[in-house]
Amino acid sequence: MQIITGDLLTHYIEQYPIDDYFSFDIRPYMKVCLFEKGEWIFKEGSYPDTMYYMVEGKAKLYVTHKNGKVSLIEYIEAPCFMGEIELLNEARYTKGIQTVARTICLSIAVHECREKLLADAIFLRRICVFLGEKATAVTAKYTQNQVYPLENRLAAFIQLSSDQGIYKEKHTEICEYLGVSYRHLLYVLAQFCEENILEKTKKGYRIINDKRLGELAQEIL
Amino acid sequence: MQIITGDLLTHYIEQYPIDDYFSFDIRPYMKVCLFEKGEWIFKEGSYPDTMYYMVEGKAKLYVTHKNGKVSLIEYIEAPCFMGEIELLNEARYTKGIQTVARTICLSIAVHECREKLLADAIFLRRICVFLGEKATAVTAKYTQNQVYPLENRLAAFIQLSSDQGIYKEKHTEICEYLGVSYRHLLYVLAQFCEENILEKTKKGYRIINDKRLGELAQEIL
DNA sequence: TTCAAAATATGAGATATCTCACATTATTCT
DNA sequence: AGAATAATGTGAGATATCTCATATTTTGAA
Repeated sequence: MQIITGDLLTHYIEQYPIDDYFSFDIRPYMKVCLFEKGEWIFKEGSYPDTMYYMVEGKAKLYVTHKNGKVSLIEYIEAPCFMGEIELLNEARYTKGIQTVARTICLSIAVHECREKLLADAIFLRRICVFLGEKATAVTAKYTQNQVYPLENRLAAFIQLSSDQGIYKEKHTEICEYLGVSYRHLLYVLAQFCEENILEKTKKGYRIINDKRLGELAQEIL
Repeated sequence: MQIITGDLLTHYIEQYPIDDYFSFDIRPYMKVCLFEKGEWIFKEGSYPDTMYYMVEGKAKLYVTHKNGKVSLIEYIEAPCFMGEIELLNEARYTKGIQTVARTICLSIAVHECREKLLADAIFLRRICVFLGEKATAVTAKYTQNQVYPLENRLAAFIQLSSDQGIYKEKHTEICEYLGVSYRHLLYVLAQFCEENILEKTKKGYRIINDKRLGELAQEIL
C-alpha cells in the first residue's frame, strides 16, 4: 500500500469529492491510498483502525472456514465503504479484502474522528443505506445459491459478466464466488458448450445462444 | 393484528422504554401492536409504511423464489427492528415476516416522522449496528451452508436449539432454515439415531452423545 | 367430534456436486 | 531464458442432496 501525496493527491480529492458524505470537514482525517493488484486491504482476522472509501478499482471479500475452504462473499466495487462495520463495533475481527485490480481509496483514520462520525447523521444515513443494500444483496445471492443449481446461476453470471458476447473470467475465482468446486464449474461450462450455448475460443467462451442462456438465467430473476 | 390501548399500552411502554433509541420524543408516533402466532407482519412483496421494534416474541423472515421454493432467511427475535430498510430506501419491496409466537411490537408510523428519524444520529447509529450485525450473521450462516454438509450444520443447530437435552423443532420449518429438503433432514436425523447420537422419543429427539454432537458441530466453529 | 389440513415418515431412483489424482498449459519472477 | 507458480483441463468414483410417490399420524378448526 502506498500513500499518495502531491499533485496526485489533490487530483483524487478533487475528482472524488466526498464532502457531501459528512457534515464536517473530513479532509484533515483523510489520506489517499493506492493498492496494487492482489494486495490485501484487510488481512482476515485483523482489527483494522482505518475505514476506506474506494473510489477506483475492485476487490474481493473473503472468509476462510475452519475446514480450510474459502468463500468469496462478494465483489466490492467502487464507490463503496470498507471497514465500516469495524468502525461501529469497536475492535471487531474482520474478513479479508483483496484487490483484483489497482485500487484507489480514500482512507479515514477512525481513531481520530470516531466520535464525530458516530454523531454525524449525514454520514450514518449513508452507511445505513449502504449496509442495507449489502445485506439485501448478500442474502439474495446466497438464498439463490441454495435454491438453484449451478446451471442457472452460472447462466445468470455469464450474462452479467460477459463483455461483447465473450465470457472470460478466472475459473479459480468464479468457482469460489459461485460456491462450487472448480471441477463442477468446468463440467457445467462443458455442458453449455455441448448444448451449443457457448463456444470455447482462445479469447474465452463466446456466447452463441444468448436466448437459451437467458432462459436458464431467467429462472432466477 | 391488534392495536393495544389502555392499561396494557402503558404497561408495554413502561416495560420496554425505547427513548434512548431516539433523540426526540417518539411516543407521539408510536403505537403498540400485538400479532397472533402465524400472522404476517409484512406480506412478501408489499411496500410497508410502518417500522416495528419487536419487544416480545419471535418471527421468521422469508423469501419466495421464482421456482416456488422458499428460503427461511433467519429467525428474528426480540429485541429488534423490522422494516428499517424500507424506511431508508423509500418504497422498497419487502420480504415476508411471519410470527412464530404471539408477538408484541412497538410500531412507528414512518410517513409521519421519516425526516426526523433520518436526521437522528442516535437512532441511525443503532440501525447501523443492527444492520451490520444482521449482515454478518446472514453471511456467516450462508457461507457455512455452502461449505459444510448438513451433518455438521444440523449438529450445531441441535446444540443451539435443544432444551434440557431434547431437540424438538418442526422439521418442516428447520429444513427451510437449513436450506435442505425435508427428506434429507430426516435422513440425517435418522443417521444420528443410527450412530447413537440421538434417540427418538415421544417428546422429541433426546441427545445421548453430546460429545460426538459437539465434535460434529465444532468443525464449523 | 369429526374432518381437513399440516406434519411426520419412508422407499426408490435420480442428479448435482465433491474429492482426488494427474497432465497440460499460462504467467510471473529472477 | 528458465524455473517456479498459478491456472486450466479431464477421468473416475464417491456422496450429499433432491424429487416424487405414498402412507400414517397429529393438529386445528367447524
